[in-house]
Amino acid sequence: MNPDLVLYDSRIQQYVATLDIAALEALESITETKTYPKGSLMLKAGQICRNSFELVSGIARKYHLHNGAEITNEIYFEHDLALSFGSYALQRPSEEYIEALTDVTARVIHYDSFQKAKEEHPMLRQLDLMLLEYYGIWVEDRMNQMRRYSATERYKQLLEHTPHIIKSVPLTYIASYLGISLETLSRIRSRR
Amino acid sequence: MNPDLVLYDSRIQQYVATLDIAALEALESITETKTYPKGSLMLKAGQICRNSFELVSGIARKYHLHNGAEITNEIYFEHDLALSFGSYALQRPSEEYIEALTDVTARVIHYDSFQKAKEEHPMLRQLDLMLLEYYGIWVEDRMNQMRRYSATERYKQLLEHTPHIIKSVPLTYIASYLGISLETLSRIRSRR
DNA sequence: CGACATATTGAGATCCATCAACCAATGTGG
DNA sequence: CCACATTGGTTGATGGATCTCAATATGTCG
Repeated sequence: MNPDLVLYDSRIQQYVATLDIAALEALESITETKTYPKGSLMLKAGQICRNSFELVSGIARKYHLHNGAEITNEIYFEHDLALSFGSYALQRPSEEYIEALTDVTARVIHYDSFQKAKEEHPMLRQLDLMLLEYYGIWVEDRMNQMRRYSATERYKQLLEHTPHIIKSVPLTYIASYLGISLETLSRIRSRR
Repeated sequence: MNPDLVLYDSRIQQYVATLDIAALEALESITETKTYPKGSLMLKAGQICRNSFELVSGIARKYHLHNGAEITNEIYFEHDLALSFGSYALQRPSEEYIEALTDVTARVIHYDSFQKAKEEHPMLRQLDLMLLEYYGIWVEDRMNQMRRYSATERYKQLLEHTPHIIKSVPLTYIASYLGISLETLSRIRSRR
């Protein structure tokens, strides 16, 4: 994975470790653990993304429709934070779907509750900001990947940096995540 | 431009209008207006991006090197906020350059000063967060553009949404901003 | 004017998508 | 437990979009 992301992730962990008990309890009190069966939609396009999902177990993906085809934007595993960024930030209807690829258990926090908690516990603002920055760096990195590298190179980097994705997710989704057709991905994999 | 971005921009304006005088004065006191001659580098790769530049006049671009070629990542005009996001957020060395394409005047704020100002004026935190969200939405939008649309479509959308870019920036930079070769851009433009 | 940056045009090569056929594994209803 | 559908993946043939290299044109500024 991008070393900047690794670094930043550890900074977030460190920051969380410094949160006072009141803030942690506030977080806990607004967190609801829910389960979603394989194949179900945790968020549908048209809805406002009012929840953030921190995956406890299972795999999920975020996708949108383009000319009738599903384009996978992001794939989530344990500990990942799933949400439709634009929809969440603006509280406007989402263009994206979030689908459970396996049975999923997630810690769910409602947007309003989190906003309120931030008011009462300013330490959470810093956390919010850090999560936001993390996402910004991630998206930027991903865009650079898409811009700079060929299909083959992108696949190789995925193999290198996040092999668990390839092991546990159908190739169809990986192909569209990489921005290539399933057939091309299949050929890339068969070469050597 | 993306309607979400327009909406969010107005929300930021609204928020700024509610800032108390102390916060505004704090901002003012840490702002330094500087000028950069055409062709000069406001940020070099390898340096840490310690400043944010709010352009008052002129045009600038951000780029990185890939296999010796300059790839333009972003183009800035009046009122735009120029910085290398990853480098600024983490205060780590930048991979990007920021170059003045014309003589540029900018309101410059140092990272440390802004952090301090945020401590003293919590209202500025919210502003920081909003700017961050704005950038997140922008990057996401841009990535979607790159993923979903062909070179021709991307050019057309640029024409439609931000025609001032095309009018005032050499095609070389526009081509690399769009992720296509100069020759392809030239052909796209000549068709019809 | 001459020099250097910027843009256009042409020809050929390359990457990748699309369409279509096929295959293997898994699941399901009778 | 068999016949068949479904899902996920492979393979081949073809075409289109875009890149690269190279030559030429246009513009601009000291």
